[in-house]
Amino acid sequence: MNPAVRQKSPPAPAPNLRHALLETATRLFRRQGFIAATVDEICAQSGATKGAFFHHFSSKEALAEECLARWRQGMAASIAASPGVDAADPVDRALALLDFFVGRFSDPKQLKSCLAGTTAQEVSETHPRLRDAANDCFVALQRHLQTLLDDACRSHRLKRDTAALATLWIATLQGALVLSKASRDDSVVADSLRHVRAYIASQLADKPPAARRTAKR
Amino acid sequence: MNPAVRQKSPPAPAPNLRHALLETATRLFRRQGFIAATVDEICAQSGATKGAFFHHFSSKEALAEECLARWRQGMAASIAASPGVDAADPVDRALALLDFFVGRFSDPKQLKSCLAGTTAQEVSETHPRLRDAANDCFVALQRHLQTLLDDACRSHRLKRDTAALATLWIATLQGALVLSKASRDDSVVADSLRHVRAYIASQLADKPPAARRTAKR
DNA sequence: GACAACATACCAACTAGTCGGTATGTTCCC
DNA sequence: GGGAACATACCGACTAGTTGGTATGTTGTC
Repeated sequence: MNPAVRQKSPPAPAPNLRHALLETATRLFRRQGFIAATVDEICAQSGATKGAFFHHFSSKEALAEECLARWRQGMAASIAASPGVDAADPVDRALALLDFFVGRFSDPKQLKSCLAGTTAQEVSETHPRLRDAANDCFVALQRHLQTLLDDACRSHRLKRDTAALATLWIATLQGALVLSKASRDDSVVADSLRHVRAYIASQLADKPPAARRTAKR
Repeated sequence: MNPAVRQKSPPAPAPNLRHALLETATRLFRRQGFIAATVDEICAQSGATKGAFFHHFSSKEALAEECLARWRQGMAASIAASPGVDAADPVDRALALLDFFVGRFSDPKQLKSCLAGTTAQEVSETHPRLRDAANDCFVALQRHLQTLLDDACRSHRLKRDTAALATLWIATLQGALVLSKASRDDSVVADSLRHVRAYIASQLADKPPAARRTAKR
């Protein structure tokens, strides 16, 4: 979750106040949402003043936008560094990523919350730019997942709706996060993800699963 | 306020302003969230004044609490009236409910949003009462679903983690709603639900699905 | 001295909630 | 049936507090 991606380190290794604001804001947005986390609170917890805040960010919305961009990059980075990315079998590669997620959300220390999910639902009608920035996070993950699933299907000569499966994964994750917030029970997330992992694994198995009763459309 | 004295209270056939406030608030809360939907806006769209609002509800939070209670009851009612509730086979009864959901979210006219989900994520840290009221919605649905799945398992002498399967269903629904808000693409919801329906159907099939690769814990 | 990086003081807009007041019943005793 | 006592439903100007944002001053560094 924490992207240690420094853009330009040479000139100033200063104790970046701007960086602190981004970190604090991300934490508060995740916990309380975009609206409830006030600029004053973000400043206070960052050791910054109002003047410093608006020196670095033109508005609260601009700050959130940058938080979301960093969130997306951090996600991509941690996925790129996850175990199993270099597995020989494409199916293993795909399932390894799912297991990486399951593992991450099994960790009790991990905050069960997604900046993109929280923001998307809250401001989808009122702040289009934030909604789009949040959506970018989902799309990036969706594409990556779909690529992995496509590779897996190709290697086993399978035809599956990989786009829908990738979306399903993200949907279940986001929804489980909502449920865990409501129930204050962290275990929902990993439990739900494990089931979807099993479903996707069954879809990647050579024999298509027999649907005993077809859904009415 | 004195219950003993009042024999028969007026039947109150009034053009219920209170009811209008609840309906409007539910709609606005679903679209914009609890915080962004202001009391003034709720009043304006209900044709009510500030005075009328606080005559009927002690606070904005109290209004939301009642909205959530009604949301839970409405959900229970529509489920009780859904097709297939009286199917002979317990497996059919369970799958019929899942299909009922899929159908509802396939309807383009249906607003893709859940009051409980929206509220839970937004105010889980700031308004415990609302968080609990939202959680009650989830728990009610979860219990109902689990009962149906338990019946289905019993009839086929299966052992499944029905609690987790019921939770999985709700999680996927909630997450898909988040994604649909972010992407402004309604089709995500029904598509994701259909996959989970297939997964649950496979779990209710007599033969347990063969897990080709076990998830690493 | 020019510029970035802040600090301080302040403001206009907005928000939930209040409060005195009105209009229209309803109840009950005589 | 008439009238005091009370209850319900509502009005809308007002307030106290909060919010994101601004205007202006200071400081350290090249």
